[in-house]
Amino acid sequence: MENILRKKIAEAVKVLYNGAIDEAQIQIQETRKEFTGDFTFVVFPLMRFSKNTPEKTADDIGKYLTANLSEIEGYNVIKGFLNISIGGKWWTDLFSAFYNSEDLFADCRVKNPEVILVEYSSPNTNKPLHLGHIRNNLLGFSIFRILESCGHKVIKTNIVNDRGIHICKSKLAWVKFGNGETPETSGMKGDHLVGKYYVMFETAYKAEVENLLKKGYDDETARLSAPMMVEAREMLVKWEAGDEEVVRIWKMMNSWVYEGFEETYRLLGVDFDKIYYESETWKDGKEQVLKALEKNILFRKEDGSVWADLTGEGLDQKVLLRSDGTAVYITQDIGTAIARQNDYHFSKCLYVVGNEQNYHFQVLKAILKKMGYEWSDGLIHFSYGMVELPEGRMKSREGTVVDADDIIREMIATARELSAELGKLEAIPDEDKDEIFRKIGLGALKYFILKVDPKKNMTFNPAESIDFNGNTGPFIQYTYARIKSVMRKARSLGIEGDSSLLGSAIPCAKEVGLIKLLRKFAAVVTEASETLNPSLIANYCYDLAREFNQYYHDYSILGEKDPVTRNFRLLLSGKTSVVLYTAMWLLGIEMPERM
RNA sequence: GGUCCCAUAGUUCAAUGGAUAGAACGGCGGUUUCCUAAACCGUAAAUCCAGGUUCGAUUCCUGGUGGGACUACCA
Repeated sequence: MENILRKKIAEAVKVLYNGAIDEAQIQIQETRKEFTGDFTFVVFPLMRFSKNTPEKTADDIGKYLTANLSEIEGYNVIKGFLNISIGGKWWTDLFSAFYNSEDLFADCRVKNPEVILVEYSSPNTNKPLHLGHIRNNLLGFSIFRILESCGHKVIKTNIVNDRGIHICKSKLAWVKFGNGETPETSGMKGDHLVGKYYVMFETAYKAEVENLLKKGYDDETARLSAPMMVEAREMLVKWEAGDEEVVRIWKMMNSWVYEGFEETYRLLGVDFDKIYYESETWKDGKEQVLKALEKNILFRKEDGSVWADLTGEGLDQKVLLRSDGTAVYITQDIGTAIARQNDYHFSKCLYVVGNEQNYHFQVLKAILKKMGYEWSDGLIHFSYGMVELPEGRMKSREGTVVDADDIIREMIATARELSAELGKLEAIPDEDKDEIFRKIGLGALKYFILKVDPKKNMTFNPAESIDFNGNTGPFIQYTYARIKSVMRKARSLGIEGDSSLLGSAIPCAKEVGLIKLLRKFAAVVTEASETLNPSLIANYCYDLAREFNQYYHDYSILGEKDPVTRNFRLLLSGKTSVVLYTAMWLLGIEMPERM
């Protein structure tokens, strides 16, 4: 319809003012709720043709359109805005077509599908996942579903940061203080147990540094020469040399962590097609660095460390190999990127990584480019904002983190408590209830995170926790469950929907409102895929659910006497539930059939 | 010091350069013989400051103020 209007308006400009205007530049938008009309044309840009007031211009165009387009029922003009009303028949026909189309994503499909890798999660194997990781995982998984639904071939990958100095820290603390403790003997989840030793390292190390500072060492020397850090570095060198004992401990403790992560991923409902391990890619990276060094793309300093000079790119110099020959983080990222290109020949690789690493990815791209890899242009840093607490950033070392497993458990427990208060599910078997509470608890958590623009930092206040009322996941789930309940009741009454009757229904204003929202689905998904922004879909779900709840409140579906109208309401509600379900599916949020 | 990001009701979030800045939570006040009240309705409450571009600026540009991130032989 927008396109028809554009065409006709361009025609009107030609006929009325003898002017030529590019159809693409004609602004058609949905009429805002406060005004009557369905579509609004902003006439200001036309004034150079009409040489008249905005009001007169809008009126002229309105008259022309009404005379030349049968679908138009009327129009009104407010200032420079021409509000056009479309007849109800057009809307039911539109809904009828929408209802009968099987594939909701038909209009989202891209012409040229690409091979896209999405890297997300990227955990360190020295501590459990926290709320920040949850945001990462949810964004990554949702981006995957959105891009795939638009027709791309998407591969979910994960890079596990399982080596490096920080990994040695928890291992070292375990060797020193652990007395052979295991997940079995301690009863702790593996990732939490290892995390405990990481904290122990940091505590001991901090004490050593303070001690040295008191003795008059300067800050840098103190940090580098504290015994714990010296030992950790020695351990890393041993690890890189393949020292049997170090590797044994490393493997054992990492396996504990993986078991823990596996459980958290399962709870979150995310998974991966291919997992890369830093311990397997760092060597490639190191070789690549040495090769580039031979070609004088990189340079060696007197102490033996290897560097990239990026001052020509507006960046600094960046170390790639330490003076003791060990690899730093970016070395492995170079190796991983090359391995991925060889494995999948991707056109794009999305790195779902926090905005604190903006600089890192600039450097990574620049180095790969310097090394001659043209595909580095396809590396995209999907940079998202931090999850902050009211008092500021979460810091593992200071224990101010919201643990992923804890928050998930709490959300599910809250769902259970709220449900008990409402007392609607008493007749349902316990197993089914557990499943419902899991969906609701996680729905609340996931929606809370995904409704926020990924670029922005967001705040989580543990004291206030996450709502289950208002603009929330459970609100949308509830809307869905209500529709499903109506459907069940209709079936039990022997009422069947009949799409062939749709054509003769006359929609009320609320129904037109719903149809308008439903038809927007494809456009919203397309925009979300192009801007890599799941929050657009979350906000769409909310708008649609709210519109439906108002409708549901004001109109009876099954109580309607007129069979054509009742049928129309039933099918409209049914399609709304399908769209809600699908849109939430794109976010990785499950919908309960009842709640 | 340098680079980048952010600034909207008490709080958490919205708003392709368009109309009277939209929600939710919290506050206050209502709605249940009727398909699920995790709902619906009403009410008070906000664009950090100063310029500029524009018919029109929360949005774009410049400067300032305030907050954050990065700038490690950490990851």
